[in-house]
Amino acid sequence: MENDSCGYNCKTCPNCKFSLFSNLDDDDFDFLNMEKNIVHLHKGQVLFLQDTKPHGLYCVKKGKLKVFRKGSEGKEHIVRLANDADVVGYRALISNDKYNCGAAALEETVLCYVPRVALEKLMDRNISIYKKMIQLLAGELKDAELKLSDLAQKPVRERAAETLLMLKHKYGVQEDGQTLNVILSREEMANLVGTATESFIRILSDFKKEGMIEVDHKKIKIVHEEMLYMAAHLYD
Amino acid sequence: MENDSCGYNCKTCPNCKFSLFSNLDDDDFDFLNMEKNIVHLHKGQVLFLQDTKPHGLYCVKKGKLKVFRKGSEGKEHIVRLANDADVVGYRALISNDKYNCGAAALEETVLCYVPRVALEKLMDRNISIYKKMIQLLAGELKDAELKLSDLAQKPVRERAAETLLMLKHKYGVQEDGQTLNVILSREEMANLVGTATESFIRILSDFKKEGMIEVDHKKIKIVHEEMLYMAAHLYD
DNA sequence: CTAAAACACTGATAAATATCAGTATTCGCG
DNA sequence: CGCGAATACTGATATTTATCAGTGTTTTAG
Repeated sequence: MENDSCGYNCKTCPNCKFSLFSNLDDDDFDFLNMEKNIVHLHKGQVLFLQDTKPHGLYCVKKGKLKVFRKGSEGKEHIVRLANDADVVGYRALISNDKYNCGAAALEETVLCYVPRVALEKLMDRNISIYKKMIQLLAGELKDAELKLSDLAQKPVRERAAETLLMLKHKYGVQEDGQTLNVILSREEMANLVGTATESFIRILSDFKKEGMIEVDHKKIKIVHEEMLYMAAHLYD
Repeated sequence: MENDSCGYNCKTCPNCKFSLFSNLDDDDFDFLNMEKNIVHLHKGQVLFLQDTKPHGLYCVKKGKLKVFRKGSEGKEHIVRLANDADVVGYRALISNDKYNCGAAALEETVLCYVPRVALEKLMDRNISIYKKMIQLLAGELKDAELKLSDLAQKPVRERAAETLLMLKHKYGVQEDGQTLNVILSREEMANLVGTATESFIRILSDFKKEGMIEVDHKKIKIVHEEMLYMAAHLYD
């Protein structure tokens, strides 16, 4: 995790407009710019560990992250994914709590680290940050509740289909318009679905046989989205 | 759902102190008092339905509620429970979204309904409501994420044990110090655990045989809490 | 108080999912 | 490039969980 503040100006960062810091005046942006630190992560590097204490929050400048919880037997469940303009690690910070989840980079990732004291100073002067934070939390809570009932009620096959669609929606596709624009291991995908790795692999090869997807190593191509929707029972 | 404003004064309501409205001045309390409506629910009555639009939020004055989502096959998953001083129905309101979950009373319940416009007026003048709301949302998000990884990783038996302990923690016990102070059907408990009713019943009778609990119809007595903790793998 | 409905429970069975073992393939690195 | 480790995959099997069918019990409403 390196640290330098060169080359990134919050005032001109498009991500700021869509995350917490949308309505700051110039002085506040200058302050944020001074106080923030740039963090670079390589693929696989950990941003923060479950059960440790936060000292600030992170805005994703560019890249992809997974947010996950480790169960007692060491198996991890991926709770959420993040990319450009997402904010991570703020839930624990504002609750004055330890991190509930860990976070790690799925690819080369650049983030801005905003220390607690700087955030607090900005929040004191900008109620808009409160409003934004409420919107972020409410959105994540909604997602979590939807996932909860899915996990409780839907079989693995449906959740696997949903997960593929979610990946397309979250990270988009490559130039061909079909290949998912993210690289995850089979184990990570299974941890996202909430099932055993082998079970996920089998279902993936079912989808392939049924003509919904094509698989080239870690690259997954969605060739028949409608069928995946049906498999996910999102409509039928 | 009846409606009257007699007999409940927000200014002296102890629940307000612990929920959203902790730091209001007298004028704001008078305003809130004028604007709010009292809602009475009998056991089983619905407060709001999934997929409908919210027009305000509810503070629980006295009683118990379940918050649940219905899956495609009509089976419901209980996402959260509420009682005195909890706030329900605000997530959808502030996201300007439809209700993600429905809510219904588990027993005779009294709530204060605060219409959207009244809330907005109060929030304009009291940043403390923003702060409180962030704390509420962050707490619920944490709970939801913990549940998510539990549901993904723990077997039914462990989740059932955890659910019993959660019920004790949330609703407390009767004068005997052991009997859970809430009445749920077996089906509702199963929906809380995220399993089939019959599966839950079997596990409940295992717990009984193993001497952890005693069961008298709908009343459940936790006679050996330590063993339940072990069964939940919360420590061992 | 009583009949009907809802609920609780049990056993048998089926289905879904996980685990285990083994092989093949790919990836990362010197 | 090539070797070792990690990952992907497959089949066989075990385990967990759900479903189905049926019975007894409790609750509710008239």
